[in-house]
Amino acid sequence: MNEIPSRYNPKEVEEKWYKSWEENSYFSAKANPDKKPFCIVIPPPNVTGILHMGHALNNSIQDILIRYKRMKGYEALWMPGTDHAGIATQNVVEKKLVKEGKKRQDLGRDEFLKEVWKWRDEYGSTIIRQLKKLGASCDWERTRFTMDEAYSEAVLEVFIHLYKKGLIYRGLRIINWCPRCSTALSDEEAPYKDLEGQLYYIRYPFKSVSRLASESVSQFKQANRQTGKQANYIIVATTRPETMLGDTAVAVNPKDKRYKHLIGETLILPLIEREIKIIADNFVDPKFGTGAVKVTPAHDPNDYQMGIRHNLEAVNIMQTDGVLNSSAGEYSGMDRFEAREAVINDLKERKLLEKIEPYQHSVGHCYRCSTVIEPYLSCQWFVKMKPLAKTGIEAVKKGEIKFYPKRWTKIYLNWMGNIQDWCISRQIWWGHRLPVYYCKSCYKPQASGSKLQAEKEKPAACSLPPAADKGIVVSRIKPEKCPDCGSTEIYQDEDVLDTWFSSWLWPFATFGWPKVIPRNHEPRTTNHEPLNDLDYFYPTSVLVTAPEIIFFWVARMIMAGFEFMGKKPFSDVYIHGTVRDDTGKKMSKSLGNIIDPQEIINEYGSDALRFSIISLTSVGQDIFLSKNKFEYGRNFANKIWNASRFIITNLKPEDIKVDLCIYSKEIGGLAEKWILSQFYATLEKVEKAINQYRLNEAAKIIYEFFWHNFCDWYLEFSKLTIETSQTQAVLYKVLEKSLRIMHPFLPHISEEIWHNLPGVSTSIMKESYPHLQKQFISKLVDKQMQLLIDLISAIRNIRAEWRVGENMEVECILKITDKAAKKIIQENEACLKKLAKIAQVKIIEKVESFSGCASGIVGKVDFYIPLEKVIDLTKEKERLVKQVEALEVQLKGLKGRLTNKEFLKKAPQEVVEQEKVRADDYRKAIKRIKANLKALVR
RNA sequence: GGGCUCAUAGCUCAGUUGGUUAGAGCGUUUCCUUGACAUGGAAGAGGCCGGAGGUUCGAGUCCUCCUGGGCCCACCA
Repeated sequence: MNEIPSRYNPKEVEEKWYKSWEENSYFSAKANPDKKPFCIVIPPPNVTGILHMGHALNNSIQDILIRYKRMKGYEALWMPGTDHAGIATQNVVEKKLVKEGKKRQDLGRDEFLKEVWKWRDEYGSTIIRQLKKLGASCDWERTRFTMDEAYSEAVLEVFIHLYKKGLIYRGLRIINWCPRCSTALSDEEAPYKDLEGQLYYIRYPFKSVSRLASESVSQFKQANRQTGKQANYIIVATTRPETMLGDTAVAVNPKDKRYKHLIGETLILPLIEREIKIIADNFVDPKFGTGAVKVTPAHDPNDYQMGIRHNLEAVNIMQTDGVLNSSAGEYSGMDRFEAREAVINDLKERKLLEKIEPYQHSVGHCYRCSTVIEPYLSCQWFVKMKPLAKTGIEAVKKGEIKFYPKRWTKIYLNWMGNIQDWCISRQIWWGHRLPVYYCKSCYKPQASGSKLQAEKEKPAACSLPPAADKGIVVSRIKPEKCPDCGSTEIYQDEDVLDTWFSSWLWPFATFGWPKVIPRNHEPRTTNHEPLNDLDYFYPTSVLVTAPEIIFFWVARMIMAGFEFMGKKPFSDVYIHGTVRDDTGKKMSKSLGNIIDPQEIINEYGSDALRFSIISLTSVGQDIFLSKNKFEYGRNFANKIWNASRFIITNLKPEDIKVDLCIYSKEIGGLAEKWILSQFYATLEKVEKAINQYRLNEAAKIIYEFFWHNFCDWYLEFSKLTIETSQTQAVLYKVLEKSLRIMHPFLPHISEEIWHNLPGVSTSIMKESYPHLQKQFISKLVDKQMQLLIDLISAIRNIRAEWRVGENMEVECILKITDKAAKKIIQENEACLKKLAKIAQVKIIEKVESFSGCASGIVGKVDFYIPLEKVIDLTKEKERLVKQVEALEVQLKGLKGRLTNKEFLKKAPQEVVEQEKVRADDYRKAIKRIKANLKALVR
């Protein structure tokens, strides 16, 4: 009895059982035609990652679903793995090198990559170990990495496939450039943040005022007279004055009367002294700024488009590190922000700065290092997305793929409908290198800074394979010679692919595609032919992830799934909330507001962490955490522990095998029937909630049942009959089934207790989820038990009210005329006595004098407690009067409703009936309390 | 500029298709170390469900507007 400690110690228990599960391969899943598959692919964490609360939440959800389905008899596979996370990982390793006083360029590409692999081998499994601590039941033997050899095959296959299909092309575009990471980024990787900036108004002088037609001059002067502007310059407004060094035009709206006559005139670009023309373009909004826009085709996406339309020159003024280049004249060598200051100062000096206004605008930032991104003209590789998006849009519209909560559907469809081409080349070293080769002799790189006209003739979306530039070969392996000129001097593209270009293949590349090919659309030749995993597990069942990942990953997986498998990758997408601290800030390392899951696991246990975080997460809402919230789960685990301890130490193994069915109707005590009824009602609700991904609700239902029904009431009732075989059986069965219900949420403690039970199997993981047996659910039983519970509570209330200590012997007189109620009370008199601490129970049928008694009514029962010595009659009277008043308020409301003809006519009959019954109950109750009041005074 | 989301007890949040007396955890008050559990038990106090209209017999729940938080999207020079 004393072997089981009174406090649950999660630490050793959790480690012990996790090890045992792994050793017994309980997590492994195989294609099994006799079972239905259930599959989740893990959102692969970055190899650089350490487990944070977002992971804890994300993976707790997945583990609950997987463990639940496994127990429900599905072949449940949770496919694990990690992502090579190109930029993030490269940054981590570079930082490490910096500490050693080295730069990656010092090592060279090959040596650097060796360092990264070394780093990965050493630290890459950290997050996997942490997931194991959480209890994650992934099939670890299948663990994949996006840079695995087989996985890389998939990436190559996909690149080549899309290239041949004309969906991958190379082009000179304005892309998001991170000067710190020194690479191009996709639009998704450059989130915009509002910044307090400034709007600079700059004067661009005309080349020669005298050259203006006199008519133009007078018109211009007139137009500007109201604002007091001089006529020998035009004013442009910009937030990035340094980019003026690359200006090659000023644009105005062709309909703008102020400027119409000036179109075609020549200006002198200040500081650089370049001649630029005034052009007309509809893009220009006459209402913004001065209505005149400086045009910098190499440093702004809109200006770039204008450059193409007007055949302008694109002057690139910046190096890849954000330092200005030789095109920037005397500013060359300055950092972009330094140059901004210098340009402003020089303009001021020359009296060319009209004014500066504070201005709030959105600026793109690198999602890996938060550096302000630079719109930058460069030659990159892109995927044409519109053709790929089509099927993905239809599938979601048709409901073939469902989002939970539903509102994300719209967000997804909106993004997919406006999808932009995807920039997939990255100028870093860590990643899948582009399978693109160039011939040294006949390939001529495109020069930037040239006229932009060529770009006009880009092939339309989804045309034939791109007219390959001469000397370019896209190939799985390095070609021996150039197909154009036969030269053997061939070199590979230096760039690597966007990390997400490999992640979007995750739901099928993890199953060995393209080596493993889906064949389920072709009839199998024999029944004995083994199913391959791809056929069996794909499409997967549900994807569980965070909202910020919808565009990066979810949408792209859907597109890749249809393109390469011809099928959706998953049926459901469950989007959970973001983990924030208790002030609402997103938890992040840089903000220093993280709660480390490891610390919580060490202090409270992994089950406590899981149960707490799941309970706090309602579908689709963000979750606000503080450390003390984990006490919720810890306390619950301890409660389970102690309730189990009580049961186990009192269990007589010979009695536990009794079949419960015999208790369902006629045999068995009320409490036994009641707890069974409650249990199965709970089971039904829990399963319903899980199937709707309402895991917080499921957790709450379990908590409520186990703590407040099973422990608070049934265990207390059971103490009186614990020697009987029926109580023994019920205690055992309800505990054992409760553990099974709990297991997906609290895997470790449920397993530990499981092994302390007599007559159980090797592991709770091998058990099935309890089977719903509705015949046990009884509203009548619930109602009968409720009478006892309410009566006991009411008596306790009075004891507390009158400060009746437990050592004081108290009698209870019950006035019951209702036969059924009388039977219940009589049969459960012992429990009533014990739980309400009553020495004597007396049942009467007629009113007597109850002077000196505190009284109350519960259902059809009136009860009186003689408390002559402690009771204050005036106060007791007040108490009863208050009760009557409260009831009268209720009754008044009901009467109002019941005399309202509209209500009687329009409300459903059952509601009207119900209200009538209620009103009647209130009237009777008031009458009874009033009678008691009279008896008290007498 | 467009869209989403939230506002319910001192705090953090539940509340499924409109239908009794709006719930939980934490905190708080009183009592209790009783043979499962003080990481506990018993009994309380505490809410005009952000504001204003509307639909309805009936609104925390549906609609409109407003106020105040949070988030996302967009080629805001």
